[in-house]
Amino acid sequence: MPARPMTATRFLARMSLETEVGTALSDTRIRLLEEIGRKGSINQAAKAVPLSYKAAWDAIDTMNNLAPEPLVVRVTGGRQGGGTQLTEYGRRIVAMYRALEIEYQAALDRLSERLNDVGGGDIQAFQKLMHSMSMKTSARNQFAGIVTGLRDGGVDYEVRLRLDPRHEITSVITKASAENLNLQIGKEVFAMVKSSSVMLAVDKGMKLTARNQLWGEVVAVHEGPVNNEVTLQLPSGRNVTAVVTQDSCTALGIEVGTEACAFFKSSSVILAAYD
Amino acid sequence: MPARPMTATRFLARMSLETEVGTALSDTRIRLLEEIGRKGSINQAAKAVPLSYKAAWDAIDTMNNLAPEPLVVRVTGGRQGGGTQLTEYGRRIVAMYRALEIEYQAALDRLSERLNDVGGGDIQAFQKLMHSMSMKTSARNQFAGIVTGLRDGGVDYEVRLRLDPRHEITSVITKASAENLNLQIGKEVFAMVKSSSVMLAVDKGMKLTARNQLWGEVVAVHEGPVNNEVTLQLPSGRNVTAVVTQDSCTALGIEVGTEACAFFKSSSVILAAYD
DNA sequence: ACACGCTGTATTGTTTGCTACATAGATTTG
DNA sequence: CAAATCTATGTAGCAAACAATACAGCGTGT
Repeated sequence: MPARPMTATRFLARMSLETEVGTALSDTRIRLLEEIGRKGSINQAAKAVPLSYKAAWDAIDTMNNLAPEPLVVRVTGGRQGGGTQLTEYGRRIVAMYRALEIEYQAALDRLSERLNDVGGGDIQAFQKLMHSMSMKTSARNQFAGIVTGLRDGGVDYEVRLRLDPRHEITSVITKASAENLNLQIGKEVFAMVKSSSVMLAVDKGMKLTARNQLWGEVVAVHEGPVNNEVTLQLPSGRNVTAVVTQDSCTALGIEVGTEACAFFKSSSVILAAYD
Repeated sequence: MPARPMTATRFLARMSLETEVGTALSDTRIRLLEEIGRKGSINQAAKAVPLSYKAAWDAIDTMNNLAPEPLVVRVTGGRQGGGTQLTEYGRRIVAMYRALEIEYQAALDRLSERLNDVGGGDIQAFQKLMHSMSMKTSARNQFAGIVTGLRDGGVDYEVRLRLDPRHEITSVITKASAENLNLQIGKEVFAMVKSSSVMLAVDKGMKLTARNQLWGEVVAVHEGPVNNEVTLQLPSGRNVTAVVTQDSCTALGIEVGTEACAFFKSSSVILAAYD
């Protein structure tokens, strides 16, 4: 974790349009719509987002009911058992949302820029607070790495990252984010994983679909009422923290000294880069 | 529900500064800090926000731990049993957040203004969607009323609303919101209540602390696995929907035809106004 | 000495949003 | 007719966030 002088924190545009009661449009829902447009089925779109089919269907249904005209058309039965297509209207809404998002990010950028320019004493205190907060919260499961691969997957980018000669992880992020980060082969970035989305395994022979697997030795187990917090040390000295239920902890026989594998889906890897 | 021509929807500034993992500063937390500054105790501040003491304490604790220097100082014991005070640093952070919030709202206003100016076909479709969504989602437990009273309570405003000659409800909203809505005696506004925060009673003699009590007749009971959805019709013909547990439903003997009272806290009433 | 009103924890329950699983129904193609 | 593959729907269960409640400890004023 290099102690580089970090410049002003950038505000992230995590937009979501909310009504008085409940959320109407969020990034997840828009991504779901986009995937439907590409895949032609709720089922596959749900897998791509990722979401459970149920959640996806519910989201689609409420959106369809809320909107003045349907966003998607659904067909049951048929050659491939049916399918779902974006309507022209739906396509327009998605496009508008994305356009609005870009504008929103631009507005935020102007805002933070202004904050930097003015630079009074109080503002600096505020920035220092935000900075220290973001450092503290992201201090766990943060890996510095170098981009070694970049695959355009239509909407998503698959980013391959080398942490050290022995460890690589991959991250799948939206195209928009990728472009935003200005990713390039060789660029240094930070990868973060929430400890709750890290799973553990001990069986060396087991085949896992998860792309990211890091083997290490358990160096600490912090017991909670329901979940345990397990810290793994990788051969390189890096630490990985996972939060797993006590049950699976005992089932796997995890205790200090155990060899274990921390694995996580590439879609739960968050990337950050500082220019 | 008058079908008035509604002008462009304004984006609401619900700002919250989020780090990669978790929310650091949100409106609720800042309001908590403000209340602490005024009341001098976490306990009373929590009641004012409102929040449970636990939630408030947790929030304060994490903020204090995250920040480079404490935002509050806490004392146990003493004349009034102790207390909590904002530090100078904490006061500065609150002030900065509020200032930033104003800037943020301004940025959003510029954004929505631009959206209105450009006004291409797609943008109008988008606005129509958002409009219809906010209408549809707020269709339940929405009451049109006229402001009959307005009491400045320091940070909060207590708004008295007349629905019809026989029914009045009161709402407590933050000063900021009140000013945003440009409330005045005689102004027509909409009041909304989530059906999950509506409670039921049948005992006519019972004294309730809740300010808002609406008597009516049960016209529908929609049974769910755990909760029932009970719809009351007021004498004026208005409908109120409450979601209550099956247990309390049977305990109160609620079925179609029962006379019942729907009551809710004034802090769970949301107001909306269209200029 | 004692009461007061707060801090600091822990316990339990509720709500919300999701996942995972199960199953019925649709309809075209082979 | 059967197979394939999706939509459409329900149920169970989990995890996070929060509410409600209880209670021990504290120290100043009366």
